[in-house]
Amino acid sequence: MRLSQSFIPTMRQDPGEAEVTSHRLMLRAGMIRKVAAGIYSYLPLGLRVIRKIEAIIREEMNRAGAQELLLPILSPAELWKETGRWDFYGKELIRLHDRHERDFCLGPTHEEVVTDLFRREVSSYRQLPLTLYQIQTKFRDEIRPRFGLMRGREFIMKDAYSFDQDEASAQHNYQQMHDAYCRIFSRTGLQFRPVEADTGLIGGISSHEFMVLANTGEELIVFDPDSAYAANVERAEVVPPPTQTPEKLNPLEKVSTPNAKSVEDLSTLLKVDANRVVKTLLYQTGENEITAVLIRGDHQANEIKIQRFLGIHDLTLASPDAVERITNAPVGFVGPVGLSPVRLLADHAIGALSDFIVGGNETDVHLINVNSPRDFAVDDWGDFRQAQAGDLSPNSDSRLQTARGIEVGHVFMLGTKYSEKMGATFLDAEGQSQPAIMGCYGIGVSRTAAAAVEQNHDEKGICWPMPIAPFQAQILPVTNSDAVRQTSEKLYHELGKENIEVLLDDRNERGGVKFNDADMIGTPYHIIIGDKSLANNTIEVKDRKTGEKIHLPPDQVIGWIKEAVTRKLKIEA
RNA sequence: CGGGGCGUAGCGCAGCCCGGUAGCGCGCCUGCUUUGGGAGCAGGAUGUCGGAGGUUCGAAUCCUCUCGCCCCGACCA
Repeated sequence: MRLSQSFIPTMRQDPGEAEVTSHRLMLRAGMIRKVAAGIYSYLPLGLRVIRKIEAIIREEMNRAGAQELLLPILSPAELWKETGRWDFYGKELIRLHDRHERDFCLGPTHEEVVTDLFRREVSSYRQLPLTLYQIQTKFRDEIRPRFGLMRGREFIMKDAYSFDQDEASAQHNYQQMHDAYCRIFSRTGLQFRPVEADTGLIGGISSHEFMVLANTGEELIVFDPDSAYAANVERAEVVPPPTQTPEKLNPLEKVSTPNAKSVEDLSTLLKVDANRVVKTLLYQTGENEITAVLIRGDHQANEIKIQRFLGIHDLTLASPDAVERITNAPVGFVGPVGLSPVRLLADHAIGALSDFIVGGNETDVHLINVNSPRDFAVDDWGDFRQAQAGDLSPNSDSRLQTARGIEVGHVFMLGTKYSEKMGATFLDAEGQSQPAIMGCYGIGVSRTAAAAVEQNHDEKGICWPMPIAPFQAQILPVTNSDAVRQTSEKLYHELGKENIEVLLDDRNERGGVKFNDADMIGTPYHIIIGDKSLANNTIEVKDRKTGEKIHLPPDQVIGWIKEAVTRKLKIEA
């Protein structure tokens, strides 16, 4: 393609609206433009990247035995009411109604629609297993859309759904999808890691997330450097420490701790490590129900674990008013001793502590040398905290490390959650009606493009991995003599004939402008043609990522590029 | 939804405190020169100052309301 005739509006300056790398660079490279918060147009260059990612996904999904279809974006409320998600999905579901006042929503995911299709069309175990997928625009009215394509309200997703007749077959299918995902992300040239994950709103039994490792990632994962174990922190189990019962306990004491409201204040004031302090968090767990959770001072509460333990979906910290009502003290002085009317949960880590420090349920007072069960009774013990770096791995004797990641894919083992609610059954070999065992599998296509930029860029712009680069090579005539123009045109046509995706910068711009735009756009190979090198009968080829430049005789350029592109497509595959 | 910030030319911004001609840089258009890392000179076009209401002789500027956007926290591909 000729740059002079292309719609690739690059920007010289950083746009004010973008802070995050991928967002900034995709805007500057002329790949996307914002229409509204979390809603973007894909310009020709951006769309080429999306299409390449989609092509890799299609190949691998087809290879794994999945069949592509296309479900409607608009779906009727009735289906969502059947599974209860019309209410449960909340404000994230974009709702609208037609001229007859019938309720519809814009699909945020398609379990309902695909399960409805299944129950109408599939009736025998002979038709199983069945895996269907689509690549389509999805809508989620995110609480806070941000970072350009990273978290949009409208985004492109590949979603797949599997239906199996028994557990073993479903597990096999799940594993097949898991493996297909590994191949897909490897082929896109990304560094990623599958991790154990929570099932969230989709629900189900087990799940893995595919994380592209990047410092700007929104997710925190823990991993064991010496085994395959890796998990989202919100999911990662914490190995309970051995409980210790010291020989002698010190007597409980009240101490004055004016204004020491945080663990940090307290540990500074009393000159103790935060791990000797125990915080008592009060959560609103029902309309008139408060639950207290004890967490060690240097640990973070994991609200997802607490929710799962309590079997509730909604968990918020109790309001300051509620705290005062229960403890007669402001936030910051809550403690388990004498905290009668609420249910008390404690993280396992508390069991290994003795003579620790807690709030005194009295303004500016804490208690020291507190011990359980001597001084208070715990209703339930459990794993209620966030895993963190330095925790023991559940798989080996190693200590866990943390890394940031961008969630680009998620596979779920759903079980019969949807098939039972919607009556998606089949007749087994004995003629018995059985609910299909389902799995669902998503890939954020547009997010994957953004993640690729996060992982492949430098101060000058994007450095696309070959398999998803919008173009494979870019010709830069940097001076404007006839010889340069003719050589450029000739190369452009010949590379085209060899099926190399090549962009010719035939604009009447100075060399500097072309260099900068090419670096910004991130085409893997730049073919630089100027009078200087032509005089030596050479053409310069620059590797965008490494910055390496080689000088080739003009007649060797085509062969060299062809070989290099093929090799990079293969290596990164 | 809570907290912070911002809406002025296509983009990046100044002007606002202290009311009185709407400005700068880049880009865009024309011409000439230039052409290996964001060219020079000359000429030119471009704005309902986010919107509504109010105060005032007069509002980008002051007041009220509203809409939108970005960033930080609770959701997710």
